[in-house]
Amino acid sequence: MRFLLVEDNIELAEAIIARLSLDGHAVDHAKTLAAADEWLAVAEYDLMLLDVMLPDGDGRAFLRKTRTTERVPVIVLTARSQVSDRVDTLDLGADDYITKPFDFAELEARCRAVLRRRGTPTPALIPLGGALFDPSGGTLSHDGETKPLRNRELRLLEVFARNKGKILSKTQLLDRLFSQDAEVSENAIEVYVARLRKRLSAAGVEIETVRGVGYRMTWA
Amino acid sequence: MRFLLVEDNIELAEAIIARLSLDGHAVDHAKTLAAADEWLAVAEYDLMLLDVMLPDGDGRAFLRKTRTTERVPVIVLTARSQVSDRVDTLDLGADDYITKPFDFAELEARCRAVLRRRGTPTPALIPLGGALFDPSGGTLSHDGETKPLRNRELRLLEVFARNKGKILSKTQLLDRLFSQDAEVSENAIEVYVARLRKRLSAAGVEIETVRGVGYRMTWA
DNA sequence: AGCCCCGTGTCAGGCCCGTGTCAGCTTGGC
DNA sequence: GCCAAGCTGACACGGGCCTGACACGGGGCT
Repeated sequence: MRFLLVEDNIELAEAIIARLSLDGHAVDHAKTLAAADEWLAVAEYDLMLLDVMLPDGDGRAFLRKTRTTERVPVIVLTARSQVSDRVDTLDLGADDYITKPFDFAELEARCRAVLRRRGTPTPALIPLGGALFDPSGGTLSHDGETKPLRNRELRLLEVFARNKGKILSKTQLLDRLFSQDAEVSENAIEVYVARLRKRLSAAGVEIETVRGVGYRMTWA
Repeated sequence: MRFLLVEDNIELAEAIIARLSLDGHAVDHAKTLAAADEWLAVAEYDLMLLDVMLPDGDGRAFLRKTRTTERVPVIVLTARSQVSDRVDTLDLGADDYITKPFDFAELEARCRAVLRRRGTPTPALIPLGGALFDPSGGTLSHDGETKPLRNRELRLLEVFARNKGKILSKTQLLDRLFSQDAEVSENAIEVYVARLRKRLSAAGVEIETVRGVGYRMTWA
């Protein structure tokens, strides 16, 4: 999944990025609201993490504004001192909030929760041909065997599972799996598609390539 | 998608065209505002890339003018020195702007973003006679069978589907499928129409040829 | 620390499929 | 019947895609 982190504290930001990257997410980082605007203009995000105290303005106003044009889920990061009860934050359009300092595990959990709620309603287990895909557990079960997926394979499969039968271009897939400033070639996508195919073939799930356009996942 | 690039720097223009063509877009190139006017009168574009510094005038005035008559999404290309923040540019009616020199990947991303925001939301499924055409999936289903289409066939069918019952000349079709300077004979269109016909015949969809004029798609 | 191992992204080489052209044929208009 | 316009099977080319091998780096274990 692709995240936008809006946070001016460099240290905290880097820690968050490191942690979320471990989960295979792509994170872009904006230090100001202006920068956040730029990012939002260019890419599509699955989730935004927004600090409310920023050098160039109040995050709340920004939140209200973007809510009119974008439909990105938002988790607000607030300091404990800033009074902000749940109702207050949610009224502005946030999906959840978390008070600093927070535990990274908690942040991850809230991210997962919001994604589950706001994304295309995804059941915990997705039937894929003869197999069962568990996105939160990162496993694929088939014939009683449960095999773990690797990080990138997991994210890639999530994207495909969410877009049954749709053609996804390599560029789109790159956008979903990698952050903007990660200079990764499209060949990486080809490689990961190949690796995923090996795992899916037994289950009757296929990732067709549409030459010059992209890939499409289908199953019986 | 069909783009109009308004840019007097030949080298830059050619580089942009080369890059966007790789994404399967058709790009027409105008070196002056006058030329741009002519292109706009003749063809319909999905997106315009407009340099603001041109030999025969200021792009901003041009932008304001065209905005009254056209509804093409516009991305403005500016030199870094020319001050222009987002608000400024958006006030003129642009959908986005990018400062030169820019990264091609960024240009592509912005194009995609603008198209996503402004583009006509393609209906998920288009009924075509006894068949169902899924543009985003690139398939045609009929009698429970779902058959994939190839790149060019897909684009051609999209054009026909968007222009139900209209007669499309071979020149128009060439324009939609190929960029201007791609030297492709009209015979190519004949060939692709033939290939499409084979796939559509079972569904009762027909592409009539109107001798000396063009083609028209009809169905029961 | 040192070691190993696993996950990751790149690269080069080769395959093969989509693509556009051509030539010869058919069709339609006058 | 003649010519132009359109149809179509066959073909060659080029580049998009695949894949095995590799180098790199970070984590975890001893």
